[in-house]
Amino acid sequence: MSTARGARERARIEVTAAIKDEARRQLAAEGAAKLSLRAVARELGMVSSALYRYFPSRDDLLTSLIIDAYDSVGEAAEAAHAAAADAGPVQLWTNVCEAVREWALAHPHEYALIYGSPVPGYKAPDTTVRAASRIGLVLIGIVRDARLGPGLTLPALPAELRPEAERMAADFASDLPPDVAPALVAAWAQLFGLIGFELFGQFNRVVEDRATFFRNAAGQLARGVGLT
Amino acid sequence: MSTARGARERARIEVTAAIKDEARRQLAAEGAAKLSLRAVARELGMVSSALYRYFPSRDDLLTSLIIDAYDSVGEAAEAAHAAAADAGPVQLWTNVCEAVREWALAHPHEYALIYGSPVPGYKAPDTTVRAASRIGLVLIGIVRDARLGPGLTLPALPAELRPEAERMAADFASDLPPDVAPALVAAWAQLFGLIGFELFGQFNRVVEDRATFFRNAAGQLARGVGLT
DNA sequence: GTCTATAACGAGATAGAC
DNA sequence: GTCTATCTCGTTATAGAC
Repeated sequence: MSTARGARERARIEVTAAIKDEARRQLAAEGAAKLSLRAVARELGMVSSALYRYFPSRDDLLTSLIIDAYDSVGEAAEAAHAAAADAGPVQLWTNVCEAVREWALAHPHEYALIYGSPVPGYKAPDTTVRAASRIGLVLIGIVRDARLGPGLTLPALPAELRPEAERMAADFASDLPPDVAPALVAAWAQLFGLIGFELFGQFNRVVEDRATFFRNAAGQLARGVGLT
Repeated sequence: MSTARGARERARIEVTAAIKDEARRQLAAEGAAKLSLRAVARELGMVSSALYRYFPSRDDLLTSLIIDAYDSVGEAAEAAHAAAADAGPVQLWTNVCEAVREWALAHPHEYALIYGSPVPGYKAPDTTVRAASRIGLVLIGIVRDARLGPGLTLPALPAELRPEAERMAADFASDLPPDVAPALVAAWAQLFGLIGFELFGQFNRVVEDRATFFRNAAGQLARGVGLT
């Protein structure tokens, strides 16, 4: 019985993976808005009602794809961080940014799913939050570790921003001085401005040598949060 | 005869506007991927084939909406620039950024149309380029004008970026020193990272006082391109 | 010339009976 | 789980009103 259950478990995992693979294929072809459980089922030679044994709704399938995408790019960022742990803070930051960019170039449709326009009618549940915050945590970690070293130099925080900065630090960067929190959040958002513009075509006729351009922009972002 | 022609012209303009208004309504409700000529026609009490007198295809209607959106946000940026022509460069830059953000908050679906995920199967024609570049031209203008005043201070341009910087300056910022071109393009992209993250929900649980946060981040961008 | 309406095509989605 | 009848879609051809 336990072997039978093991086999069943394995089959379930395999079918779940096949469903997600096919759904990702459709994501690439038609976009998230047109993702349809029926079409996925048809392509897999299943009947649509059978899919509901694996995902209770289209939105749950979408949520699963979103979490997978966040985890995938988050892992890429963490791996880049781990691989260069002995580099200087600016180099470390730049490497992580480049890893995110490379993941995005390799997975444009999954990037669009998580960082592009919201899917009409879909509301992301709280279960996506943890995976979504992995990249931010890597960036926070770089600044935290750097602070133990040469120390940070930042422009003075305007008074109007101090309450928000302190709330940010208390909420998700308690081991960082409040002064750096807004700059860090801004750099995090700006990083995805650079990547999104390249991926979505805004850099056509504007940026040619995109790898070089991006590396330098990422280095500027690092300096903007006080890294040296 | 000329009055008859005038009346026809007027009617044509009115119907064209009604089609675009209804299309924008559908954009908000269902997303660009599901924009349907038939649904637009139905809602207007027309027959779908009649729409082809106004737009030769669904993609042409989309293109028209895209150009309108770029022009709308571009005008907002130009108006903000004109309204504060006597302010300092950083203030000017910040005002323009805030105008773009406010346009985006007021027109989230049109923002998603032009700066969000590409519409599957749609390829933007060259006719969108001019409208799309209006904001960039405003930002270039601010830096150009500031240079006549107090002068720019920028970190040295790395050697690897010099060829790209010179190509950029030659292509679309011929009245600017090449050193500033990459920083300006990066700031332009980063601006939309800030706006997109706020609009698409990435700032949920992260940034609370978004207006203050944005104003300060925009000011940092201004300093990043050498404005003082 | 300018417009709208009818009808149809081929492709795809969908709901429900079985 | 299967099948069918009925929807949707973009697009085109055609005919007729103004």
